[in-house]
Amino acid sequence: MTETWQEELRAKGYRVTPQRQLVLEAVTNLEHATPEEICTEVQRTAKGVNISTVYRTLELLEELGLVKHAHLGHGPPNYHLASDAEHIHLVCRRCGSAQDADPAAATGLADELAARFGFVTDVHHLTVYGECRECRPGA
Amino acid sequence: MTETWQEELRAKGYRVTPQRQLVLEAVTNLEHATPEEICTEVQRTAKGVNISTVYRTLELLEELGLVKHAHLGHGPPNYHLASDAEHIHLVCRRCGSAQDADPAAATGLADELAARFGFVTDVHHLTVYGECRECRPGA
DNA sequence: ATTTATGCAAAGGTTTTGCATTCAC
DNA sequence: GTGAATGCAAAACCTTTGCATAAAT
Repeated sequence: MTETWQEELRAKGYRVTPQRQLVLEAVTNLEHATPEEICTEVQRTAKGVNISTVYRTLELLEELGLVKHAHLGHGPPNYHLASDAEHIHLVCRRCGSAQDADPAAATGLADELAARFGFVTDVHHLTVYGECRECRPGA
Repeated sequence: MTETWQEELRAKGYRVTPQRQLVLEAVTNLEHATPEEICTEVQRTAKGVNISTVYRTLELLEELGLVKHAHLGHGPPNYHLASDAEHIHLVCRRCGSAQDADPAAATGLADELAARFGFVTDVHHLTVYGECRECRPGA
């Protein structure tokens, strides 16, 4: 059952390419990154890799359940490994910083939404806007 | 104290224009809308209003605290009146639908983030991703 | 050999910006 | 009259797409 992602790719008729391996490595190493950042990281190893390949590959990896993305504000989405410890994102409206937090903080929310609306929360994807400690006047 | 927003604009050296009034009206009427939708609504009354004016006006109105925006997914941001009853957004990953929910569901989350990280949550801005009742297999 | 994946370049959609003109004050 | 706001057009930004070529199977 411990099927590698390469085997899974092939089983579904996709191919294992250096670009796909590099993108997955970049997501692994960067932990949180935009497509552009991932592309830059990949290009440190393989100069010629194109941004459109990165987009196509991220889409594929997400379809396979290997990576996930979250929207941290106006800008491009943020990709990370699906197997990373789950966490929620706290984005500060003022300084724009993003910090990770324990998803346990959101279990109450998730439970309530499930009970009241039958809505299953994707905690991994949760982004909370507000103001961080450093940006609050009285801190 | 009950200062109108028009007075507030003038007090800050800004000017009260028909476009600004129309944009605020559109946000009021549409309740939840993208800049493009707001522009279309405004143009029903004043044909010539340009989309760039809508963007600039929304930015201004947000700065004044009259409107707020939330990101409901990949697409453009979603504007609504700041004075609207606060609510959180539940966005379904599958069907893309967005429903509103009582922010009370998020008070536990907000309290915990405040205690643990000194992070002040903007509940109004909260968007929760997941799957709605209609899209879940066993519903 | 076959057929998918890539690179390139062009197009698509959204948002921002520069500047002359118009309008609120 | 003066300076801010608008409309227009162009640019910037992010993402997607078409197609010939390269590469994995």
